[in-house]
Amino acid sequence: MEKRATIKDVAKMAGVSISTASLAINGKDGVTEKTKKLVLDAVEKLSYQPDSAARNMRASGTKVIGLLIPDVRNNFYGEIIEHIRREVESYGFFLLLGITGSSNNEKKYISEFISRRVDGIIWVPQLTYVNDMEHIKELDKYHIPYLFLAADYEQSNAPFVMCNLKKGSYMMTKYLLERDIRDIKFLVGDKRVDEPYVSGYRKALGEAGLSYDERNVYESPYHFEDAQKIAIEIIKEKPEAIMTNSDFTACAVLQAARQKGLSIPRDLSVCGYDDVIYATINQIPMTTVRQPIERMCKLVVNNLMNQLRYGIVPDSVILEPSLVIRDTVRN
Amino acid sequence: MEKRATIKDVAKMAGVSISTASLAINGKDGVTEKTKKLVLDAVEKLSYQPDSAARNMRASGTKVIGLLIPDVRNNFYGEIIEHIRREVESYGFFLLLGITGSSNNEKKYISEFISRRVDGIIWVPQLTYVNDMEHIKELDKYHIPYLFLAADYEQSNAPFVMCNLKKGSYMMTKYLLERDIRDIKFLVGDKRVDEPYVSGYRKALGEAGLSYDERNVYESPYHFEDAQKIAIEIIKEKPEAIMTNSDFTACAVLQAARQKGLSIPRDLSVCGYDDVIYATINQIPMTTVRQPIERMCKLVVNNLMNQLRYGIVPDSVILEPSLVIRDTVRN
DNA sequence: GTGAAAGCGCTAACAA
DNA sequence: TTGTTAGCGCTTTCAC
Repeated sequence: MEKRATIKDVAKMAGVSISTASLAINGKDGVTEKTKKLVLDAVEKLSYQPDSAARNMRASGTKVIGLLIPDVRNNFYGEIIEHIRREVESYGFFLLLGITGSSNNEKKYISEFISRRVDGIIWVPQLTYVNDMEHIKELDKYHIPYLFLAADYEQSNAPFVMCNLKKGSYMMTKYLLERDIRDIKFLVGDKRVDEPYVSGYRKALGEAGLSYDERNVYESPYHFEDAQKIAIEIIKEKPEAIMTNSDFTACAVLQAARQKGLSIPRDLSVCGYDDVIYATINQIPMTTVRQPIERMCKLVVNNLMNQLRYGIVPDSVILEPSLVIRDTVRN
Repeated sequence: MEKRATIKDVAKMAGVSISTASLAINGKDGVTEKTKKLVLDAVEKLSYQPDSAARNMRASGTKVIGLLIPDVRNNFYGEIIEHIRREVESYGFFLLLGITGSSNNEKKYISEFISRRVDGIIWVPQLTYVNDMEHIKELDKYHIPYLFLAADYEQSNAPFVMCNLKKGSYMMTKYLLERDIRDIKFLVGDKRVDEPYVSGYRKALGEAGLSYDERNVYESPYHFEDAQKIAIEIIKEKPEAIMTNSDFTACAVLQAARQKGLSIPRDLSVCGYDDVIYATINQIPMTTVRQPIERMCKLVVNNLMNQLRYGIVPDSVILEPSLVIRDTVRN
């Protein structure tokens, strides 16, 4: 297994000095076409690929953006990754992924990112209640530009780009009320973390002159089967509608409803949130709230790039959600 | 924005030489407890994080594994990523992701991986028919250990870990036949690429004394709406069952069936493939073929690590699929 | 036990 | 236009 070729080897084969080889390889001028060709031929022959680590040691930045994301298996995050990747690459940057997982790996990946000298970080926080936020302070020390996406940790002052979560559930609740659906249960992940969703629901109820009852808000951990069990409990109460704050959870509700022999939307209305693939591919296409994921992603990357290039500290942005009417709500 | 601390700064603050600082930081012996503490305190105070690029320049390897994967938004790949990540990290390696996308980005990411000096590559090929396979030769030149996962390119001799795809559809077809379901259509992505699936189907039909008719095999590009349109066409033929080679496609079939007012599984049996989340969360839990994704992932990583550590060239492995019986096939 | 110095692969400032 | 040289941050001999 011979050693990989270095610029030295290329220079030697081309019969030029290392710096001339470097110039030719990087397409800078000040090199004759002839020598340039000589060098590039050698590159070809030796299958030379520059060592980006060595290159970055001298350069100003690494042209790498780190993305902290909770879980690749969740389609909401999958879409984010894809959009961020495209956008970041359009700026000539490379995307480094830190999948923080359900446990608190955020700290670990932040260190990893710093070690790898990323130029900036986009941070999609975990939607669980975390109190150990030491790593935010850590990160702040390094003066690496970073933004939150889709959610934020209030312990940090970093700018964020997210959707108006409260408004989404407000709109959905209102939509149900307009259809004379009044007995609405709400299934969220965690009442503290998901307070914005709940407050939108509460607001719409209040405006309709209905009283808010905390017992109508249910919590379920992020596992399909758990969500389903709770859905079955809720169904026993015979509500007219069950709202959720994720399409995934809504799928669990729909399956539970089928198990109990309910016809959707005749016997029960169900609403998702996010408008990801789960809402689209379910056997009954799902009425849900759309977060403008693509726009959100373009914005964070743009903002981050502006900060990197011109030092402009980005503003936080709150984008508007919209309702997507499909077939799981009674008309 | 002050500069990031280097080992030099740490050494200076601790009042020791750079090399001593290095030893202390890396926990090597030959340093007094006292000086060690001095150094680590300085590390703490300066928020020092070693530059992994600089470190890797001297070291033997980068401890990075590159994973080439077609699409993060597809849950099948999402699961692979998660399992590979865990496994790779358990060996103390870092996972670098190359999302090759629907277009042919594989080449680009291979160059990227080589530039970043990954120690090994796990390659999940795109399931489209590609004939430009120059980059395989490219990759071979660098003598970087690599394996295919979940599928392989026949143009390469690299070892692979995959599931017996033919057997999966053979088992599924047989299962249907045993239930006296004989008029079975098969919806795949691409007949050439998906030939293994088709051949399993063909084999089961043959063994049952039924003739294979190519017109019963349909193709659909990888888009939900396209798949749905084709499903509607197939449904017009009033088959007893529609098999697919992905749970995602099966979802499209199920939705089309609902649109056409068919009751599942009474009027039509539908089968998925892969047993990913789509099969589980659909309103009607789906009968499907399971690929042992987790085992596959553990195996590739193990094999790759054995090659890196002991130079053992891995064997190719073909794992057994299994049937998962749920509710979309008539009993 | 500790420090000085070489060198990993590359770029850039300067000299020729 | 090309070559020489310094140095990026780190690890690792090899002296002391």
